Amino acid sequence: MKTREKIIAAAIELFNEQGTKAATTNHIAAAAGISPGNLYYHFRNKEDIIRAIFEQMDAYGLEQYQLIVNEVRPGTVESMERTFRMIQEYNWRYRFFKRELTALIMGDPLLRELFQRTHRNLLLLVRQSNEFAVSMGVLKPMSENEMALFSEEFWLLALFWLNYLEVGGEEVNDETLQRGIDLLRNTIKPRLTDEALIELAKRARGPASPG
Amino acid sequence: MKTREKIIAAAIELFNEQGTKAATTNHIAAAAGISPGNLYYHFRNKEDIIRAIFEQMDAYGLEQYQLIVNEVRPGTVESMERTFRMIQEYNWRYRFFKRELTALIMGDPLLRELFQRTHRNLLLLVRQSNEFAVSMGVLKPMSENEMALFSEEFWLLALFWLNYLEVGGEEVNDETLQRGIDLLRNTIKPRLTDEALIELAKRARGPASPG
DNA sequence: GTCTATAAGCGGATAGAC
DNA sequence: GTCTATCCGCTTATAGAC
Repeated sequence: MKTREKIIAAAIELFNEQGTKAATTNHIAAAAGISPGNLYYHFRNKEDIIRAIFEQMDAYGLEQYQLIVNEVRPGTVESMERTFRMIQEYNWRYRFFKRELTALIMGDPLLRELFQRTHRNLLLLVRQSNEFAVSMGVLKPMSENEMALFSEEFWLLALFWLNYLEVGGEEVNDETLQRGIDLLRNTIKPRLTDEALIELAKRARGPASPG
Repeated sequence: MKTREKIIAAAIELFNEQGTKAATTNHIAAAAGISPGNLYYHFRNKEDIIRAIFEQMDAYGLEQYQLIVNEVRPGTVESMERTFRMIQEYNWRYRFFKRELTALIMGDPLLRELFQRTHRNLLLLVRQSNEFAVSMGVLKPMSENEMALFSEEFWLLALFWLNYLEVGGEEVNDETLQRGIDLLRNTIKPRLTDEALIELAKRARGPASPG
């Protein structure tokens, strides 16, 4: 592992545990097993580290999304649930970032630009995915406006479910994650077509046979 | 205005503008028009100030909620929308708090206790309000589980709509606030009884006549 | 690339006069 | 209650040797 990567890995861990304020560059250097001076050879300052982490996040998220697209048929309920679950895992992995998001992007215009670009793209992706689900006969047709609101709701729930658990003092585990999915399902349900509902019921009884 | 109140007012403003990290006790004292030493006469430290702000928030929120209960009939769609709008106004007034919530309660166990108690109570309030709406024939009856999920969803949307706007780089104004309400409505709609839908349509045409 | 040493500055917090 | 003065400790960041 290269020094630069060691720094990033140590920083992610410390930021997640203590927040970006408490985790000083000295702490990060110590955790990475290098000297403070060396850290400054690789990064100009803390913000620079955070930006590097964001770039890693971004790439990781895209990669994970591709995995889903390759594995399950897009536009299905299963694909929506897998996406939701993936986003939670992603948010957990970089949980300091979402926790401190507003503060971070308030203090670093460059980071803000990067983040919001990704944010917009992902909302668009969610929406296209939903539109595809309509065309597949999984979701009932809806107006332009309804589609926009529904997509935004899905995206908001996915973004903040982890935060919601955290601020409520609930542990993040399989059970609470599943509740997020149940909540999502509860929202989607009235919008599913009859065929999709039947398919869903089948899947609930036992893992579906392929095809 | 008493010095203690001046400090709190200045702190809220600076925290909202710059975050709790950038706003040092020295800055707060300067903004309040007093000396740093004097600030420490009234508060033991920064955390102490934040806790005092939280207590003010709590009282303010309860007061605002009472106003709604007194003005509009509980268990109606209008009451839900008013509540949502109130929460947004509240979240905006103390926006630093929600922005940095997880970080703040991670660093101050006492504050965590205070916050989570309120958090739980409010979720309960939302749920009771929804149950009342069912008993009033506004919401369709639903299972225990569905009621829990639906209430949690309402509460999550109310909690995070402002954050959602902020991280997306959207201004907080009447239009974006209204979108939050539209989103909420979109979620509630399939759960409304036929009578409630008729009532809603009436209200949309013109402000309803009383009774 | 990596280290040690250290400068420079800031924020938190207290003492003591008024 | 309020001020001024000040101290301590820590963090960031750099310089210069290896």
